Parts: sequence; structure tokens; C-alpha cells
Amino acid sequence: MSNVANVAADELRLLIERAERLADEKSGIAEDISDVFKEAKARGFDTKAMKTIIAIRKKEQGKVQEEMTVLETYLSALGMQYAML
Amino acid sequence: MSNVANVAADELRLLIERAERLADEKSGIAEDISDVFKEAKARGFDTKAMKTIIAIRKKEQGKVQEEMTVLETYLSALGMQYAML
Amino acid sequence: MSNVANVAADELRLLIERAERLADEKSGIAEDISDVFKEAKARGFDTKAMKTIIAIRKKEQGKVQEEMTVLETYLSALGMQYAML
Amino acid sequence: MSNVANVAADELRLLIERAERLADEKSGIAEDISDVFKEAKARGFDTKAMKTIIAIRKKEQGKVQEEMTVLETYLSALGMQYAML
DNA sequence: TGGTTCGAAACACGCC
DNA sequence: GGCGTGTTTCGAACCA
Repeated sequence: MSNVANVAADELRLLIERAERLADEKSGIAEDISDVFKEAKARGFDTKAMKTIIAIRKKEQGKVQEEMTVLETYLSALGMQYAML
Repeated sequence: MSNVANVAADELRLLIERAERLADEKSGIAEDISDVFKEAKARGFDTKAMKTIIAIRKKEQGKVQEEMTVLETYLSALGMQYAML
Repeated sequence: MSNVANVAADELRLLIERAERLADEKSGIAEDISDVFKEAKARGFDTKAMKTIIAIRKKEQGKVQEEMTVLETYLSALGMQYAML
Repeated sequence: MSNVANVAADELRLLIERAERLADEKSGIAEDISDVFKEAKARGFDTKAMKTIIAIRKKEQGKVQEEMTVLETYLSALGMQYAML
């Protein structure tokens, strides 16, 4: 292999290793998050509800309303009482 | 291989093939369902809302209320207005 | 005019019911599959191993191409660099 | 007493905020990874191929055992039948 | 920006 | 009834 090819291969290897290292960190954090929910569950919280709340907080304000409006519209169209929700 | 072993192997093969055939059918239906939603989307419906509605209709009545109650409780605990939903 | 008017209620209902009907069929098949494994188990087969076998058989469709692709992938990653040579 | 009293509000808030903070960190890392690929792309590498390579490298940890298991799986599926021989 | 593809998260099932 | 596995679903990332 020529030097040029070697250099390219090395560069590729380094980039891949950086990506892999970061991916590992990401996995670590994902595990930490998982632990938080395990702890919450152990303390008697409903993790499903917690995740819903986090999703709501994350979504831009208007988006939640918008989704609810569509849902209510569809429920009405089907003759279902959304009051039951 | 003895006859007994052959019989067992044949039986195993038949069972596996039955399971595989059924799995194929299941995939076919899954595709059909997917097509329904594609069609719905093409007609301008919000498929996410549709799926939510289907989930609600499937869930036993009390369950939906129960989940909403927990969610509202948590939102209140966080000082969030669930009226915004 | 209410929100109801905003959606073609009948169309929506029909689509949802089609999806629900198909979902029922899918569940039915899933049950059939489950029955096959129950039967296998009753006859003394190891169902966990059977499922593994089925997974392997499924994977090995297309396995050959996949193997051939690995080297090409590496070459591809370096490919544009080769232009530099 | 309101529903609010039913949950330990502070505890809930802290858990949720911890989860959210970790989620932010995770996003940050995801962005870093994204940057690595942007950089790779800028240097002329094929990022799709790189990702494939990374996936392969990840899979091939533990690949050897897996290969060895296939025959054993078949034997296991038939295993209890052998007792009949 | 919208569609598509991909990986990760949620769900459902069977097992213990 | 909880756990682990496998499937399905969802959201994020990339491309056009």
C-alpha cells in the first residue's frame, strides 16, 4: 500500500474509533437514564406517566394542543366521548 | 439414524414449517394493516391520532381513565396545567 | 359547525374498522402459532431451540449476499480516497 | 385533599429533572457523533459504509460463540426425543 | 422541508 | 407476578 493509502486508512480508522467511543458514552448515559426510571419505579412512581410528562415538557407548547385537537376531532367523528379520557 | 430418530426429526420439521407458514401469513396481514394506514395518510388523515384511537378502543374502559388520573396527578404535582392538554 | 364536520367521519370509521379487523386476524394467527409451539412442547420438543432455528432459517435467506458485501463495504469506505492515489 | 398530596411532588420533580438532564447529555453526544460523520464526509469518506463497518465491528464481538451454537441448537431441539431412542 | 431509513424504546408473550 | 426475550412501534437522522 502506498503512503497515501495508508494515511487515508489511518484517518478512517481514527474517525471510526472516535465514533465508537462516543457511541459507548451514549450507551452509558442511556443506562443512567434507565437507572433513574428503575429507581423511580422502586419508589412507587408510574414510569409510563413520567415518560409521558417528559414528552409533553419536551414538545413545543402548541404541538401538544394540536395533537389533542386532532384526537378530539376524530373521537367526535366516531361518536366517542372524549370526556371519558 | 434410527427410524425413531427419523420420525422425531420429521415431526420437528413439520412443526417448524407450520410455524413458519403461519408467521408468513402474519407478516402478510401486518403488511395489509400498513397499507390501510398508508391509504389513510394519502387521504389526509392523521395516522398517529388514528393509532391512538385504536389503542383507546382496544383498552378496557377503566384503564384509560386510570392512566389519565395518574397523569393528571403528576402534572399537578409539578405545577403544570393539565388544562393545556 | 363542529369539529366533527372537519373530518369525513364515515371514511375515518371505515379505515379504523378495517385496521381493527386486520389486527384481530393477526392476533388469531399469533394464537395459532402459539398453539403450534404448545403442541411441540407437549410432544417433548425444546420450543426455545425451535424458535432459534426458525430465526436462523429466516436470517440465512440472503446471508450469502451479505457476506459478499462486507469487503465491498470496506472498499467503499476507502473508495473515494483511492481517487486520490 | 387534592390528588397532588398523593405523590411526593419534590421527589417526582427531581427524578424527572435528572432524567431530562441525562437526556440532554445524550443528545449532546449524539450531536458529537453526528459531527464526526460530517467531518468524515468532508474528508471524502463514505459515511454510510463507515456506519456499516461500525455495526459489523459491534456485531462481531461474540460472533464466534454464536457460530458454535447452531449445531447445538438443532441437537437441543431434538434432545428430549433422543431420550426415547 | 418531506420522505425514507435506521436504531432505540415500548409492548406483548412465554417462562419461571 | 416479575423477568427476559422477541416483535412492533416510535422518533431521530439522513437524503433528496
